[in-house]
Amino acid sequence: MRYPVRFDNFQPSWHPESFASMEEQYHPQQIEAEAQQYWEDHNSFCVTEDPQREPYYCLSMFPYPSGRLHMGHVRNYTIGDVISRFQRMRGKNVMQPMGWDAFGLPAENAAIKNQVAPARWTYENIDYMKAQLKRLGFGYDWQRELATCQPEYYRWEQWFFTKLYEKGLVYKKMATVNWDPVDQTVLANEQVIDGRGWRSGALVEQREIPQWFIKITDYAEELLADLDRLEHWPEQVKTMQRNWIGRSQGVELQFELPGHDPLVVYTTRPDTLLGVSYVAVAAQHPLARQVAANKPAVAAFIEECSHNKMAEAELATMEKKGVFTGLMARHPITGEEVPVWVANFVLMDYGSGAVMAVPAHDQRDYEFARQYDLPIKQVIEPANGEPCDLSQGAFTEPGVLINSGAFDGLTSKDAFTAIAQHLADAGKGRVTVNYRLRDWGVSRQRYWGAPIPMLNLEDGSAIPTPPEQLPVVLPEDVTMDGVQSPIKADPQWRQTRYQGQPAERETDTFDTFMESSWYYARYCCPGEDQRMLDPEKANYWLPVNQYIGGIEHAILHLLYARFFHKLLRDFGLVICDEPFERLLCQGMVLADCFYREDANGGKTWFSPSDVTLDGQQFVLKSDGRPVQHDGMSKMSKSKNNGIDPQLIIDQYGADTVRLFMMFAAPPEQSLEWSDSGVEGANKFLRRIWRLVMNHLEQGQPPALQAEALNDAQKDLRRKLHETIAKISDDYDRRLTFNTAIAAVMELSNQMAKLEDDGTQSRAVMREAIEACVLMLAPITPHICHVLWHKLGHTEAVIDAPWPVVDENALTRDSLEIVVQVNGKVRAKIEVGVDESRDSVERKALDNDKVQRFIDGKTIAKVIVVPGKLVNVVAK
RNA sequence: GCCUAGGUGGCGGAACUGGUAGACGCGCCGGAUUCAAAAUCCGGUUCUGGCAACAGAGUGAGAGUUCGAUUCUCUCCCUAGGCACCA
Repeated sequence: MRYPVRFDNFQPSWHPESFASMEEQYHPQQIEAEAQQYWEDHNSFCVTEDPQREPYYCLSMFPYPSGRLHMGHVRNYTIGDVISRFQRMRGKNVMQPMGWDAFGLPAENAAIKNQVAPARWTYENIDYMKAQLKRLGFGYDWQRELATCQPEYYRWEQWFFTKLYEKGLVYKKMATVNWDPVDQTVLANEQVIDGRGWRSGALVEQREIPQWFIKITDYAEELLADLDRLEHWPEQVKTMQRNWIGRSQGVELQFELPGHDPLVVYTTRPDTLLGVSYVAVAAQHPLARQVAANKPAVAAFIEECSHNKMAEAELATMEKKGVFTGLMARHPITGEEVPVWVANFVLMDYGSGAVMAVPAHDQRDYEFARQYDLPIKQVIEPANGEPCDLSQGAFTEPGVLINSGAFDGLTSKDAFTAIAQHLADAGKGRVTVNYRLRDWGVSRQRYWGAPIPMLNLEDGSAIPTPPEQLPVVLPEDVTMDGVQSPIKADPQWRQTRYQGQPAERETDTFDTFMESSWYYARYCCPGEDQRMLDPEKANYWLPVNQYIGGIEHAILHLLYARFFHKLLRDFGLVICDEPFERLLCQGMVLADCFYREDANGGKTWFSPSDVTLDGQQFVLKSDGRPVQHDGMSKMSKSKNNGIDPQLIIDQYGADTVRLFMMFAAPPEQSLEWSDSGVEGANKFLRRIWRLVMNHLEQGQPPALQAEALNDAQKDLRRKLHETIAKISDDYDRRLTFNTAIAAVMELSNQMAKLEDDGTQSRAVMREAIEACVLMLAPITPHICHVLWHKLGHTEAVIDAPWPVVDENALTRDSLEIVVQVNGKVRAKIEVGVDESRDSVERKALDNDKVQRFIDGKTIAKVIVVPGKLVNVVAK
């Protein structure tokens, strides 16, 4: 936790001779400014479509402009920049854009807190963060920059939405929101804390309001099927999306209910139909409401449920409760009466809002039945005839039917078909495919978002805003009172006319996932003001070759963007089926957490930069008294363990930050922040700097004569070319920059050991040094930019070609392999590259140490793995 | 609760297709340099026993497959991400 010395202090100015060698010092602040100026002056990262060159579109998820960059951003964007620079050196026409996911809740919160309009707050944040991105040396094409809060951007989203409406892909329906009855406003899930509004403290209610939906379920099948074609996506993400879409085949069937509409339920287990002992509906189900009118107990239960959060996680973990409606439904096969309950675990927004319950074969139904003393009727028994104990829990596996009349003896699989057929014949059911995926609710009752381009007419109908009235511009010069959206509070803004009739604008705004669902395509068409996309440009760049972002977006953002892309395709705006060819999900950035317990049992969290290690215990620097260490967790405000990247850049420079981030962990894993690790990264850069400077001081090396090298020189040259091969694979296929850096470190360690013979050693060194500079250039571009020039090159290192492996340098005559006896390493032997299997085996068995371990035993078998090992199995 | 990952020395991590566990870095220990320090350089560093040679153990826990398992299978424990209005 020691605080590193500031850079300026590294100059040993009290040493007279240091003035002479000042040139040789590594001054990151200076060289980074120099390199960045060069890129700026040469527009190095501005690109255009060039049919002659292979395009490479590298995209990092754009940030929410929250104020300052955090370490998660730095990590994300360093990965993207490294890949971009590498692919550029490989000769690709690389586009790397950057922009701002500028709409969202935090701007409203900041507006209320600081008395500043969300727009101004957002634009100021963008300015600051853009400067930070430049300071980190990221090679973005800033000509393509966009902010989603600009009308030039969201107008096309609004236009597209009206097109979707015309196509029948948009509809309005009632949906549940968190309602704060005191503030009279809708709350986001994160604004509801322990069931209460975060500002008012009022008990939050669930309310149904009309909202706009886009029919993502129409694309469920394609979204599912195309996952199989995404070869370069992490398996984990594809699995999560598959489960999220949740395709199932089941039966939709009806329970008749005298005096009411029949209850429609969906089940994936029609084989258990004869085991139904009750039917349950959601608290918001129309039937529940009807019953509540005459039944105070039901009304009270619905009231109670209205305070439950709607999140699935809450639903799954809360205590299962219900109330009997007094109604009896008719079983579709037996005609027997089954009670109808209202239950808090049935979700209105999913399926039909009603479920059939089979306690014997579904755990949740089982627990509910136990609690309310409902019958548990076994209708499936294990196929292998083993008894099953229903006193402990439900038997949920498929099996063989019992107690099911005509269906007894059928397997679950056969019974599925038979019962479905029976229901279909009776007109009471049909086989359907169902998705867990629900349509995308895009309405938000907030101000800081793109206005939904719909008009409400006096007759109560709604129509899309006509194209000539687009964009529907969100006023930016507003004051936030913390309760109502300024556009909802402004009757002037709402009023408009449609075909001579008065009309009212929709005052809800879009879910911000809308903007982030197509920004990647818009980057291809900067300045296009006649249409949403220029298909020619979009199709040159798309699909994105490499997309990089946090794993937290594995489902929602990535699914919505895939969906949106297919919508764009179906409008002829793009031709490919998927937006992101290759996906990398980087892990979180963690840091130590420290706290002290308050008198009232609460915790005060201290920044890791205010804590130091004193012997065995952590103490606060200010008072020297101990603090509790709470391990490592994600850098966050709540635990006060964020490390400001700016401080580290100021102290060590951008290259050190970039190097540390890439070295500390592979990209997909979480990364633990470590001050000493940062110092280590800086030390390595100083070492590389010195290595080059010392080499240059020795003067120009002779031309390399590969045949004239001694063994040590050959060894280094082999190591060099092995390293080039390894690192190229690490950058390209594996995306493991930590191992690439480790390989350069290994190489440089070996380089430092090469003895200088005055001639060829310098030639070998020059080759190795140049390769090192090239191989580090994507990660630490500034120092490499300067070193490359110092090595005498006139071209910039960003345009230098990637080093090529010299196959001749890789050849070797012999190699060392391992000899095991019964799986344990006992000896190492030197064998020829082409040595025969028999000869290797003999050599292994003849080895003294091997002899010692097989003495007195019989050799059962000898396994020879060429080039790797010999395993002698002896008994 | 459900879905998806992860767990390896004092620490971050490596081992890519089942084949030498601990590359590389940090930290620590010893040495060189220095009046001294910083910086730098060299050497050592999984644990246990042993002066050593060496031997044994060892990848969250427990089982299994295999000549051989960090890697494959099963059960369990712990941690993290997501769960539809944070982005």
